[in-house]
Amino acid sequence: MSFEQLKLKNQLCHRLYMASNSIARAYREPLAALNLTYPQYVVMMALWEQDKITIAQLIDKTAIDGGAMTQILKKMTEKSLLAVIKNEHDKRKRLIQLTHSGQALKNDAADIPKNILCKFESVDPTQAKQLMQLLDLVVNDLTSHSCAENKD
Amino acid sequence: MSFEQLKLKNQLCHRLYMASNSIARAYREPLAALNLTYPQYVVMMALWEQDKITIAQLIDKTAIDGGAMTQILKKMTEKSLLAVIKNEHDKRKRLIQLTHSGQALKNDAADIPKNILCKFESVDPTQAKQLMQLLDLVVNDLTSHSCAENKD
DNA sequence: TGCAAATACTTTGCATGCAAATTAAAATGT
DNA sequence: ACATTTTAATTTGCATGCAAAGTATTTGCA
Repeated sequence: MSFEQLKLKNQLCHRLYMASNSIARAYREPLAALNLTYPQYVVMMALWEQDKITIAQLIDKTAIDGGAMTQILKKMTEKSLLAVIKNEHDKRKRLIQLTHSGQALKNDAADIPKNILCKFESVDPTQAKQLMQLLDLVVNDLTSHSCAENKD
Repeated sequence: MSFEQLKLKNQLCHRLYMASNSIARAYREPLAALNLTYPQYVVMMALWEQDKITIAQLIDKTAIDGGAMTQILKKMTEKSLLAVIKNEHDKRKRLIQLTHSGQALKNDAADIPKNILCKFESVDPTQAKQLMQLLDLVVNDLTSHSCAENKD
């Protein structure tokens, strides 16, 4: 029995595992200069796009786990990058708002993307776009639960 | 200033982040039935392919961090899936060997791959292969350090 | 032979990702 | 109005990923 499908070299999942870790590692150095971790950077990007949103919206945009988000926001608050504001209309919700230094950090971060992109020597823009589209398919298929329950 | 490249929807990295997490999450349920986490499953797959290899070789095949590997192997030893054997020729090295139950688990795991694959409704085999090739390019570019140091 | 440098792992500290339990508050149904 | 249900966050416990420091061993080389 060869169990060909159990071999690591045939597994899409293991490729994704390695690629994701590799990229996160690649971001580590440039982000350390901004005193940010990768998930914190994702939160910043979301807020630079749209500020003053609820935590639920932030979770939606970033796909970061809710439990982790609480911790991440706490650390970012301590670093004075943002503030958690109570919502008087709905006391369950909380709004996240960037501080001045949080907004200012955007300029320092502007170079990060091209800094990372330049490491992809053998991936041209067309392939990068293709890759993103394929990854979107994967995410969509896995997020909108399909044949998991109707097994037998 | 729009900083178009800082938007999440334009980031390959964020796609990979979501895709990797989504897939790992998809594996969680089927693997829980085998009492395995995803990295532990990766270790098992590596050993099912080639048993009795050193920890360094295992790290090489799986791309799992060395520090994490120590912990993972400890837990897998406790579950009697494998054993860590001292190497008399070179006392620094240790060989990992599957136990009988570790070997037997391969049969139970045989269905996992197709169980996951069936969730990819909108990704045909051609696209899957394409995706794997693109991911390999990414990993290779990021692993064989290129323009990180010669910045200025 | 003997000591510095390289190897192979382990340990430690920090930051998540994730499931499950918990808390608080708003929305619903009767 | 009141109890039930749903929604929004936080908390907790476990398992990594990763960098950095620490521990044995082995190699290399003078």
